[in-house]
Amino acid sequence: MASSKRTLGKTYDPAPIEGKWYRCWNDRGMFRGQIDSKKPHFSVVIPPPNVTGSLHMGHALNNTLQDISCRFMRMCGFNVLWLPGTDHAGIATQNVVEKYLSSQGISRHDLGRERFVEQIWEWKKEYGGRIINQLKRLGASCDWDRERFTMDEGLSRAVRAVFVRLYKEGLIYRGNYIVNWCPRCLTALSDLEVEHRDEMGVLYHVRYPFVESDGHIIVATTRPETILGDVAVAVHPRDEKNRALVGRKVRVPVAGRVVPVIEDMMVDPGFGTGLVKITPAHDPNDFLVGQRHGLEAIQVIDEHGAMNREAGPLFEGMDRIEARKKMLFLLEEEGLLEKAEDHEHAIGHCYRCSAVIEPYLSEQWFVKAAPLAAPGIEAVREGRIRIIPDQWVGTYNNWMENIRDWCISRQLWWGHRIPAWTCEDCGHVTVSEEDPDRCESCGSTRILQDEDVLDTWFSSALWPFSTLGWPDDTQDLRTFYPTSLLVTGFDILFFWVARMIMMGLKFMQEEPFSDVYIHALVRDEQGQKMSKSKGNVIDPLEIIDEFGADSLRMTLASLTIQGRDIFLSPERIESSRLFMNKLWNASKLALGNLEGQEVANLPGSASLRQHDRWIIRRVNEVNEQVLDHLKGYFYGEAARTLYQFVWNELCDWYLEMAKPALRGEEGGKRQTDTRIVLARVFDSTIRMLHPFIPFLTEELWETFGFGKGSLIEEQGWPELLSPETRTAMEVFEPMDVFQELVRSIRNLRAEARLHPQQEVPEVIVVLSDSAVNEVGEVIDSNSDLVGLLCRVGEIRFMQKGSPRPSGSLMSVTGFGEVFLVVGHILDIKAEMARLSTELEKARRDLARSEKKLADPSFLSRAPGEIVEKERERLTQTEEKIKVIERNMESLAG
RNA sequence: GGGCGGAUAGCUCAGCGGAAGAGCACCUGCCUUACAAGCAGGGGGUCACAGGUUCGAACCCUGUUUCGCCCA
Repeated sequence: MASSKRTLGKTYDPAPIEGKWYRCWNDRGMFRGQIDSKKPHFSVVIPPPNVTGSLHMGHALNNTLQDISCRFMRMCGFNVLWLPGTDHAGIATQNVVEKYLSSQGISRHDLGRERFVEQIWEWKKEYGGRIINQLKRLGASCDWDRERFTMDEGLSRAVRAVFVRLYKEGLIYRGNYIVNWCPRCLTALSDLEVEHRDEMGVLYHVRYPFVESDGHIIVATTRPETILGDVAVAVHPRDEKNRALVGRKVRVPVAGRVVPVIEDMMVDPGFGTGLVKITPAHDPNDFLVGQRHGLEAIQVIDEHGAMNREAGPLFEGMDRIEARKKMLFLLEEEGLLEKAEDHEHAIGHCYRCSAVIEPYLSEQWFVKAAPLAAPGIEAVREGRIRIIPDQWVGTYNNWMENIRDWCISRQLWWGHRIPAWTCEDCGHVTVSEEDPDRCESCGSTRILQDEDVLDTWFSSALWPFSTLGWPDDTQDLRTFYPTSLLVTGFDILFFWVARMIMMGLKFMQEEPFSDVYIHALVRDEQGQKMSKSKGNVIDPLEIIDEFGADSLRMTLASLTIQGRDIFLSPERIESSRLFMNKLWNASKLALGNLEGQEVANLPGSASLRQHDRWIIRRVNEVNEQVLDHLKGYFYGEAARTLYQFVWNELCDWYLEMAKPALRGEEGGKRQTDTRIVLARVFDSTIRMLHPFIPFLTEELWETFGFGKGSLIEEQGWPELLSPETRTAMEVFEPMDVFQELVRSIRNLRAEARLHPQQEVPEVIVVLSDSAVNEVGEVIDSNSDLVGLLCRVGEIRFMQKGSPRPSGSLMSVTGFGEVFLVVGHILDIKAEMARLSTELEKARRDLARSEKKLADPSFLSRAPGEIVEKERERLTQTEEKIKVIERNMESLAG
């Protein structure tokens, strides 16, 4: 391999490279976490995507960032484990398979529970690996030997162990409560799974007649169909206007039920008339009022969202929407509808299917959350868990401090079935890790397991330790728990992160991770959330096919700014692709000139030219910056630093300046020395880019032969220069003078409309008084390169005060005057106009400096160095003005 | 109702106390043996508004307007 001629194709084509290297890394065991390593560990658990899912931009961002950190830490000498897996996504998966079955005319009830669950497992085997393969396309360096699924045998044992212990400690209980019910999915949901959206509704003012006398009160409601379940009307105890009504009896319209007027703190006296109907079975607040006052909860809507028998013969069997219309019709008919007004209010929707959520009274299982949350709040406050960026700490605290009990039972078939068995004889509930064969209380064998399964997030909450083997005491667990970093989106801060913290602290007595990096949402270029219905989705796999995974990764990394959403557009990805191509071509140039030069010790500084020392210093500075950025999770800064270095410094300046030496025009020694510098620069640059764009860098690295057959991550992160070398590579005002000279000449050429190919015989430099000796030396010793970059024949110095070179354009720089001798083609009028514009600007600058320096409080209060800087500026501007004026005079004369 | 974040070039965003930056877009000139997927040059901004702190504010503070999220 090393002996064959190393070349790169004409253009960069990602497709063949990416597959090849991914297999190679995996086969070489690069991704494997070691259990007997002496290196410090760095472990990350993947936020498990839904097994039904396919890779979207959110995943792409999430996993790109994790991969950058993992590859970076591997290169820094850590024993890295990035543990992958998927979650069983109860509702989503069940919906998918149900939909598939119904396309064949089968319902899950036709199959029965056992057969249906088997079907899902079949489906999972067939399609469940899709997202895993997509992660591989992205380049994710996960330890695939350790891939887990939330319904694996081991993880299921963890779920049971946790459930049983929480139950025994009284932290899990079962009870009849109002829960969020999805009438489409036919299951309870937790508070978090309800999406509130403000919608325009109608507030109906309804008359409730007094029973003992004439007259009526007016009650406002947005849900007239629930009137059928009313058991009271309530007022606020301090509502002076309505208090007198307490104790009166009113008749519930249509239902005819006689109910009392009660008082309760819950009532908002400012809402409607200050009188609120109480329907304990169909409203969470009313449920609490009902409990406080010992009211009956009359259920009139069933689990399908239809009116039941209790609603009466007029309504029974009717959908709740139909029932509302019917109710309004009847109210109108009886003259009980006072008025109806438009009213905006929040409506809960199922986060899975968007159906309107129904508050529903039913028996469910709950986790008592407050005792678990308290240590979680502590852990963050004490800094044992760091949330990055810290703007999320407030959100986290706020939620944790006001946490409500977590409804964990779901009326689904797919998931971890609740390990609770009720005895048909004595009614005792046996909760056990092993399936019991008899009631633990009376010994009866007539026991029935609870039909419900657990919320998927219940098992996800255990992910950082259940995936490592808990409840067994495993090597993995001892080596990799607590994990080091969790990377996730803020949308699951409560769903997942907070709950992992609670469970980790409870069952491992140690926080599950020390750093949580919260990244943004990926939106489209208008800032809209990407969604299929809006049609603004950018599919990461299409992007990978078209531009390559590296381009996508580089784009996402560069656009990542802590605390800000990412607006992604095809143009941004295009510009990353151009960067890949730029790097490819720069490498092609280097490769063509290295002649097999390996990475070697740098030559002594004496044999290096200014630009050589400069680029070596710059690589080192970039290295320091990228290290800082990556350690602080500033992914965007790190990526942008590298991008700009490669394009604007390495390519735009250094490579151009190195060409003559590489061609041998500066002699054999210079050629060799330059090759050594070039090899070093490309070696370091490619390594630093590797976490961001692993495929391309590995390909280049191999082609260069820097690793002699080893992989980049085996070689590690490039070392920083020793202090001695750094001193030796010192350069005078790093390239500033040189670059300013080149830019000023190029600018003058453009002003004079010279053809790029046309050589200018002469440039004359007049150094200003303030210019130190080094300036002259830098220009003198680099005049060949100035000539090369600006197509100039010769650079001459002239004493200050010499007559203006005839036929020349002039530019004032920080170090003096630059004359471009263009001879007869000089357009005097245009040159005069240009100079006078510059003069005006200089005079404005002068005025500003003078004003500042005339201010006594500036002189006395501002730091000395600032004042000094301003004085220098003033002197320079004065000199500049003189120079321009003198030139204009000589031009005119 | 409570909280968080944003408002800087036409667009997307950096900068967060010492003279306004990048990428894309735009204009001009170039196929210069790494790259036209490129190179060189250029135009373009009362840093949302109003106050305040400061010698000095895009940056710190207080309001206002406005957009977007989260929670109730």
